[in-house]
Amino acid sequence: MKSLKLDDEFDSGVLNIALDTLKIGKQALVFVNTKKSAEKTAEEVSKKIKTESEELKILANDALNALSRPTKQCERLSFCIKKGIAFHHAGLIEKQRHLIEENFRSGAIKIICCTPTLAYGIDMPAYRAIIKDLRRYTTHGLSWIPVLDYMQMSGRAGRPNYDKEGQSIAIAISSGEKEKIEEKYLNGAPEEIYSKLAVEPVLRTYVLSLIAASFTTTKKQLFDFFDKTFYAYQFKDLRRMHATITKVLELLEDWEFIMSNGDDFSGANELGDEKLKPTLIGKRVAELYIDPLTAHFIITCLRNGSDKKLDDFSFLQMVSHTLEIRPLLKVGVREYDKIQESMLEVSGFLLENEPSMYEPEYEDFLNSIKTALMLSQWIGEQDEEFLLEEFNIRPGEIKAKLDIADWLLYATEEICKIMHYQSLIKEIVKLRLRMKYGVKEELLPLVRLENIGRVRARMLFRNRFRDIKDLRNADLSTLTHLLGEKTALSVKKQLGQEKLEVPENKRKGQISLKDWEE
DNA sequence: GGACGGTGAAACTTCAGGTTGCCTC
DNA sequence: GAAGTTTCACCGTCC
Repeated sequence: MKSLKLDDEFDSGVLNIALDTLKIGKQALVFVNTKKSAEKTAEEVSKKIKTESEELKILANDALNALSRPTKQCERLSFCIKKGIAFHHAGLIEKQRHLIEENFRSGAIKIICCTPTLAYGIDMPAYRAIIKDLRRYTTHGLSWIPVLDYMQMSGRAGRPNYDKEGQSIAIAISSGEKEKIEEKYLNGAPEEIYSKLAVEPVLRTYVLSLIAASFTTTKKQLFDFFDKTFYAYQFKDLRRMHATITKVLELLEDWEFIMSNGDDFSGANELGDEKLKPTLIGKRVAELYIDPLTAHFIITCLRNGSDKKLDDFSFLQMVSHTLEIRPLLKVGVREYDKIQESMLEVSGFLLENEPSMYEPEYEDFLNSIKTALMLSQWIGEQDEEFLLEEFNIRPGEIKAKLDIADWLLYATEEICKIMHYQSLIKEIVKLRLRMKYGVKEELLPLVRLENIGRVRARMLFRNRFRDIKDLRNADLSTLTHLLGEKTALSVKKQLGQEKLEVPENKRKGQISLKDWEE
């Protein structure tokens, strides 16, 4: 351990070290424990920097206009990038993350304040890893992060590709904390690694897939397989492990994902030679790679729904109440009544049986309602800034939720096929398309065209171009005015009408995309 | 006297991230 | 547990 000599110009250690890093012409990653804190730290450093370059202005502009309408997050990021500083966390969209990483590599961006997103497997020219927070919030309050996490963050400094040496700097706020950090992180040993197979959803998924792929066809083979895993090596008590697996088998049979030729699994425990076979639906569930519990939940919901009036919200809430989509949006204290009110409005459409207010599951259930409301607003054409204000969810997180919801709806579609719920499939396909583009149903014919997303489609619709037929009948000059020359030509080309001339004058009285954006 | 605005203390709220899969509609 | 945000009491100013 070395001590660092630098000017203590400000009362914030991070700020001083960050500015010193710039002074010596190097780059740094600053690790903090929340998204908000990453943004704030980046902003504070940015405010101390006077210089701006043309290159950075262009980058800042790219970051600002990464979405159809800039969110507050985009504005904040853009302000920082102008000064050569950035923040990085899961709330940013892919395009912005990529822009930051690439330009940190090129040297244009000097400092990134980040959550642990950048701690794993990233090779970047950071001379310093400044670790501001070594404690993180958990269910039992604030606790020290694992030594392994500390090592991952430190490991980002001084990569062999870029530097001969690097510095990892941990920030302590008191001398007591300094001692603790030295003992635990600098001189201590990293934690043991534990097998993840012991986690129930993982065990369920693997037991089913082993049977579905006919890799293990008897209970004995299944036990033999697990006996050789790292999980068994660590767990040691094989009898107890076999009991756990037997329990999983019983569940899978109850849910009709597997069949056995014995009466039940517990009876033939000692022999273990009864045949295990997947059912048709069990095989598909394994292929879809969703947790069998989720699959069972979906099947139960679909059965419930057969005598109900269904709505988009029915499906959105169903996928919002699965393990896969976690963490759910949390219902805050102030919005509790509002969400509960919304829940009452949609309760007639819900596929699952709603828990009573007094059950412990109620909180989670209400969170699933909030999550589904967010998805519902998205397909109602609300944009990222609206969702950020209304649901406190950032653009990158919206994208992640949409991806998982899409995967689960696809799985639902496949389950419907096997269960012969043909009428539902059409609705789900439509819903998935609406989620992909973030549009109301009426825009679906338009967004199928390349280069036409939610904004342009809505604008065309407002100008009475509501389907392919309308667009085919439209003259190129009108479309050019609305969409710009390139897009208009591309649309006409897709409609098989490419041999058209570009008009000279705009048609009067049309609202162009530009007017629309203003 | 009341509306308004600024200030600071107190009360309250919130808090990382990532992998899996399938299909291109 | 701590940082950030909201609320609220309090005070001074202006009309």
